[in-house]
Amino acid sequence: MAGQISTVRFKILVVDDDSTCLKLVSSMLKKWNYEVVSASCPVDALSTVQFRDIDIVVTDLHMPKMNGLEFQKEIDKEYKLPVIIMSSNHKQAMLMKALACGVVFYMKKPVIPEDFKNIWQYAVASKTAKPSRNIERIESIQVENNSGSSMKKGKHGNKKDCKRKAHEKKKDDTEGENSTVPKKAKVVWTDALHNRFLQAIRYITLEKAVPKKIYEVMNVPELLTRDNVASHLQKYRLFLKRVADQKGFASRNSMTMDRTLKSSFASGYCNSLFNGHEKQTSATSNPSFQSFKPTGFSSSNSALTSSSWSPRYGFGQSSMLGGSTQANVHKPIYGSSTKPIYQPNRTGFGLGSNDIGTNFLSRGAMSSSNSMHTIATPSVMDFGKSGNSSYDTPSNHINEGTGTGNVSFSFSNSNRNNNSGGQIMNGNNNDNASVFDNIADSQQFGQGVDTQTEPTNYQISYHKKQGDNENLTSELNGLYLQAENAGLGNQGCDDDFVESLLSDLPF
DNA sequence: GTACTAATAT
DNA sequence: AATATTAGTA
Repeated sequence: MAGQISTVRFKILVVDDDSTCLKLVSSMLKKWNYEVVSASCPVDALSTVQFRDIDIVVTDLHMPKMNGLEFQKEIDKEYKLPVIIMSSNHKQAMLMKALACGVVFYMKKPVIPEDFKNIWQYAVASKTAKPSRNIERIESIQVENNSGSSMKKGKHGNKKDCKRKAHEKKKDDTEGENSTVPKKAKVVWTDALHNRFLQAIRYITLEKAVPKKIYEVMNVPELLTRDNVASHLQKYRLFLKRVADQKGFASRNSMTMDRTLKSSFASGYCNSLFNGHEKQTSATSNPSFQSFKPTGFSSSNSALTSSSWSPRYGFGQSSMLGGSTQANVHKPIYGSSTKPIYQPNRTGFGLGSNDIGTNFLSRGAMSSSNSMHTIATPSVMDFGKSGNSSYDTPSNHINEGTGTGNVSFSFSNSNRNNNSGGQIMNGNNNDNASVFDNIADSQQFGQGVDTQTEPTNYQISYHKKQGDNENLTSELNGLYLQAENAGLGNQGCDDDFVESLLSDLPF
């Protein structure tokens, strides 16, 4: 299967009112052997998309008559094609909005060729994904996909329902037209929803994240109930535990954990992660992106900002802390890793467009073999941290858990809960985000993934010892930016901050 | 009675 | 596999 995918030539529709940009992007796409169809405005694009077998739509956000999101809406309504937005608007709110609308990927504008290298995966994902509503019947097509060839074309016609009537209340959705009976549809944890879930947890803090609170913070009552959240949380915890258990021992070359992480990243990610075409290997996990259209969570505490929850007793019952050996905690995954990418302006490191994807849509969520990784921003994935904190050890750095020299960076933020604005990385007592906890892991991780990813990210030379503080600096910067980008918070990332972090490092 | 989590059902 | 529901506790 994989092989075939790689041989398929994907057709991309590019839309941008700026001709220069249009040409530029087109050439970038061609560089990766995509077939390109361009349009200078959404209207033209809409009229042409039906005649061509477009696989993916790449559009600018800010455009005269119809902006990228409106355009996306139309595309989604008629063709259900994955839409990638390019925008110079780097605001978190916009990003969230776009994702909420169902955009599969949000690229920050100065784009570079690499940004498009793997977007073909979105095409694959969209065909694989099982859409929420009535589209289930298209399963047949999915099957077809597997068999390869079908990859192209074919599935456009799902017209979606158009009955958005007045049922503002819940109840209506789901069912497509046919389905019999008004059953209560199961909640589908789309990327957007899952990310929202993760963000809520980050905001709350893993230790204190309980169903009700998460539910409140997510604030998407139209779609979820507390029970839904509880169920998802249970699954998420299991996932975390799995990762922890495995990674726990992860000694130097063990290839064990790498399995987990690797798969998790890989599959989760879809976006630019693998280098090229080729495989997604084991198949099993296939990322499935879906659009999350319920305009829904735009509401109130959208950014997780406000909200005020009650104090809550200390360590609730976060079982994961208790039961399992949390010794190993501190795991990293950190980030993003996945692709670090270029970062236009900032210090040369940090995140670039891809990161966003990394942070937001990676998904694959937790599946058994692969994970729940979305977002993977430090705080979340790294629940190790919670482990520590629960012990109240303000431990920073070094994490004793694993044998090999562990090196975990701790971001100790100053403020506790007074975050103004919903930020996430702030914190609780010892809020720290660990990056690799030990060299072996980091290297291993790097290697493991390496085959398919851009080596750049991981690795980041952890040969410390010498004074490569520079590398660390940039790494930390990137990490931080990532968090920031993920919406959580905006603490600056100035040199002093980084400096202070470095001073805590064990070397 | 509420909310949590683990277990179990679908 | 992913979600939902149930049951035992606090």
